Amino acid sequence: MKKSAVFDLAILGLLQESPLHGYELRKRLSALMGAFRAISYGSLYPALRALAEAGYISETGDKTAPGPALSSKRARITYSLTKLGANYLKELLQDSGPDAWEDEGFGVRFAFFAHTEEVVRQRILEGRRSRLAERSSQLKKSLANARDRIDQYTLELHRHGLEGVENELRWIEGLIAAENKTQRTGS
Amino acid sequence: MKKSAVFDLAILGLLQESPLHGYELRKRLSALMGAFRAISYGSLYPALRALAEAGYISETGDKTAPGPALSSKRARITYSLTKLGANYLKELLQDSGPDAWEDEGFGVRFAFFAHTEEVVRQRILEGRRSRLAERSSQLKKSLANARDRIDQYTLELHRHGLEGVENELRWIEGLIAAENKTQRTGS
DNA sequence: GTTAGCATGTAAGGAGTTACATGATTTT
DNA sequence: AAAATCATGTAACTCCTTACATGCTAAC
Repeated sequence: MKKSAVFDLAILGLLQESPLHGYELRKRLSALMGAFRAISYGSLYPALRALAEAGYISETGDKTAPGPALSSKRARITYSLTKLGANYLKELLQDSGPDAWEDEGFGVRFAFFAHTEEVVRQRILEGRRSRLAERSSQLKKSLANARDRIDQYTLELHRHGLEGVENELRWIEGLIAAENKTQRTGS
Repeated sequence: MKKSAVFDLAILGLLQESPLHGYELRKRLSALMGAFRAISYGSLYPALRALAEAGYISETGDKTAPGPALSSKRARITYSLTKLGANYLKELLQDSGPDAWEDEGFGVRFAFFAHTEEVVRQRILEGRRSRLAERSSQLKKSLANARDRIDQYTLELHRHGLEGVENELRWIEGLIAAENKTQRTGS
């Protein structure tokens, strides 16, 4: 229950929806993370191996089109979530600690909010909100401080950085409000 | 002239402004990167050592307040840019390739734009612009694609991601326009 | 007198990438 | 028949963090 969780979470979360083989999983993973960080096979396959060894997922070689039953055909390996894996996933989705709202983990956690309990969702959103608020105030302070001593480009960089943080802050606040509303009306 | 450049660049760039010791350097580095990624000493000191060995910076032990001339006092080590280091920095600031406009490197490169040639600045901004445009169109495509098949939270995550990208895109376009204007008027 | 912040470092290891190696299938 | 893309994997390596180890100085 330690380690890099966020990675495992992403894999298990995707496999929950449907069994997949590595190549396809990688594409979904990249899309999930936001079209940016395309994770590499050198990372993915060992991770899948480890999850299989831990019993969280099961490997099944599938010969999609039932061609000649020869072993020459490099079979695709389809991974599916086991019962044990489903429980582990549930456990991971309970976590409402810092890992869930810090930069590295938040996106993935948010993507699986549909499978996350209301209370947990709210705690994560609140955690992220306060994290962003803290960052915003730090940036404001440093901007007010530097104002004169710092060159124009660095200033502009920080100004734009602050803008981005405040933007996400407003987004989160909107989400919190929406969560509260659906909670009150019962859906 | 290979390796992780961006790190070296940040250190050399800061030392160009004034000599600093490690502890202070780390704070500036963190501020430069945008109050987020506070780089660790386990990273910084070895990097400084390597730069010193390469001759790009020089170490001088300074006993700030001239107390008793005993060796017992753990001296702060002040690092300054050497002539060789200044040349290396100049060289690094010439680079207008992908490293300069990708996510990892762009911020630092931009922070030192005051010491970067106009032509190079424009190439870097243009590179970043096209990188962001590409990302934006990918995201739009994936959003249009998914629309129905995907759950609301993932959709919202992607929508917000796109918003962030378009925001930075507008920012960059503004900067490009500003560069062109100051270039034409000669200042 | 003890906590907090200044200051420098090392050893071990985590998390991931790149480059390589292989081969099947689909499209042009 | 060549090129692109699907598909799986390994070994070496890079970059960086954590945890540890040490000691000084200022504030409360």
